[in-house]
Amino acid sequence: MLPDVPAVDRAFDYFASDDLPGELCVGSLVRIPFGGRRVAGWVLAVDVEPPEGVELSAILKIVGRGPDQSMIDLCRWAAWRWSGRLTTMLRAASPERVVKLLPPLRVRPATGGEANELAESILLLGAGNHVLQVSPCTDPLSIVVAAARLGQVLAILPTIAESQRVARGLRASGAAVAAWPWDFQAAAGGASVVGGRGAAFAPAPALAAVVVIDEHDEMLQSESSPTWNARDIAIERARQAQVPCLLVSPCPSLEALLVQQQSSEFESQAELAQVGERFLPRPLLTVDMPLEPRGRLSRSEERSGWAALTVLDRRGEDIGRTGLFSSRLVEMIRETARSGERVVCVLNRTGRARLLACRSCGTLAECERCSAAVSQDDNGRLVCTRCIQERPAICLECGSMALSILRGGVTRAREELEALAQEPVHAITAASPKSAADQPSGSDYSAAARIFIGTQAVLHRLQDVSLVAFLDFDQELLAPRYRAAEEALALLMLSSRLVGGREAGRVGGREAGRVGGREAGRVGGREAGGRVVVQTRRPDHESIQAALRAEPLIVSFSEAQRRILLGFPPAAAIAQVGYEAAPEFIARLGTPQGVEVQQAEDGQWLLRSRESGRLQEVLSQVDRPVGRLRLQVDPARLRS
DNA sequence: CGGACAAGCTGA
DNA sequence: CAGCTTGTCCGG
Repeated sequence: MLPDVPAVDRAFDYFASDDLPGELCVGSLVRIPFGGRRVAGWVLAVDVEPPEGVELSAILKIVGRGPDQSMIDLCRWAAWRWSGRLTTMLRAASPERVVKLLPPLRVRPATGGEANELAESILLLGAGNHVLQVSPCTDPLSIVVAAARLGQVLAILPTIAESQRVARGLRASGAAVAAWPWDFQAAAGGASVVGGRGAAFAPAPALAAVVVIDEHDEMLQSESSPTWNARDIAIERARQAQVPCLLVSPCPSLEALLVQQQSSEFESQAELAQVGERFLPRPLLTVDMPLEPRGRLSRSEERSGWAALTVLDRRGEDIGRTGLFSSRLVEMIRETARSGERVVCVLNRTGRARLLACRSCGTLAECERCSAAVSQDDNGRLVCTRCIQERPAICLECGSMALSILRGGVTRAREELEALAQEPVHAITAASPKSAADQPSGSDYSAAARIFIGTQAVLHRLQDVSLVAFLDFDQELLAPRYRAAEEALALLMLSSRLVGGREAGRVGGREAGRVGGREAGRVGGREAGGRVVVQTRRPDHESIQAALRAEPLIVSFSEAQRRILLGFPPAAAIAQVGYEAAPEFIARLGTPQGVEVQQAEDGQWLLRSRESGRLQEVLSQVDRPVGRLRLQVDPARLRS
């Protein structure tokens, strides 16, 4: 019995009285006395021999059903893979409300609906991991329908909203559908599961195929530790169930391309399944590994989903004198807005300014306590993002109140653009109210609103856009994050999707199922498809070239080499260790063979291993010191 | 996590 | 030395 107490990652034995109402088996959820309290618990085993000299307490109540043996095994694997606690994983795999009993297993596959032919043909290849490289405008529903014709499918999407749309569509195709996290019972009864990343933990006793839509998307990874990734869990589930795993993306991740390679190295999936019962480490990326998706659309189909990309090369411009908006961009924005279409400008810097200098003495605005560069918030005050110190906008050196903005944020850029475009510009950030596009008319985002500016959150908030412009794309390209190149390409892909691709609505079909929002038959505002613009000093960068040529693998090839060189996933396993208990944790870790330990200047440690499974093995042997500890294995981003 | 219990600090 | 705080241990 594992008590549902996060800090206690250990199972205990209990006595089950014969007259307990309900069925007690592995996977039951129970109520147990624990340390003087009554807590929930998971039954991990029954009929165990208790150790000598221990007086057992009795189970108080059988509450209902939870994750079964196979899901418990999967949770154990995930806890090992991301060095997390079993309780965290089991919580994710448990129903959100009490489930008394499970329905008899009955599978109802999809019979109607439109099925993606390419997906169908790849699924015929059988078990294994298959990367399906699609166009940004390929409808995920058609792929899920193709899989659901085989039987119970597990479909994982980055957002709940999109998963609900797919769930509705799949239901319309005749399949029994369980929307995760609400329909645990139906999922356990054989219905096809559709959901966000959490659906990776849904029960699926008759699993026939696993589909991960937009497998490259970072939303599939939990941002708090354990940083489990739904794509990787999906891969493991498919391996254990010996069913095909379809990894779908317009810009496949290195992880997906690698794991596809791995599964094809084994003669049969049965052989692969036998290699490791649970804790099969995945091989890491090496130099000579071929990176080719199993399935691709025709080049013309694929290209049509990627929007026409305009690259505004700013290298020729005078540094310092040019603002965030090149004259060519202002022209394009005005032209688009004048024809009544929507424009979205993206600048990933919140607030008014991220870097300022005194206009009279030229001193950079720094934090008086920690001397990091200060930002200016929407109210004009100077704030330090490192130590949360705040002060009025005055130069520390000469007391001048005139500060000039060296690197502006969204607030400032909005004012600037409003002046340049001579019409209202609406700012949208992650903090703005959701679904701006659906606001009733009369609000800030009425149907008349044409020009929007915001952080990348704006790409998720709007529809019917004809032009997406990245004001400072170099910030994305050169961000100090190891996935920067892939992330930058993903942004261009998302923008293509938002403007509807080159030939909107032709290949798409995505819009056919879209609920609300759009006028029928009109997509992206322009029949010929919208436009994406990037302002950059790195027009040769592979992320830009990949989007220009609708050839995402350009990024994969260069990234693969870079990750191998620098030792980042998936060429190595890494772990970030931080917070107060970190020094003690590192001391207990010692200097294990095959693991590099390096200390960052921000008081955190980075662990790295180029031997597959080695880092997990080492981490699982260290017992956690008391105190706050952040331990993140293979996080999408290294945070300070 | 939260209760039990032990070891340390304070004040009359 | 009671009365309280702080720390460490452990749970079946």
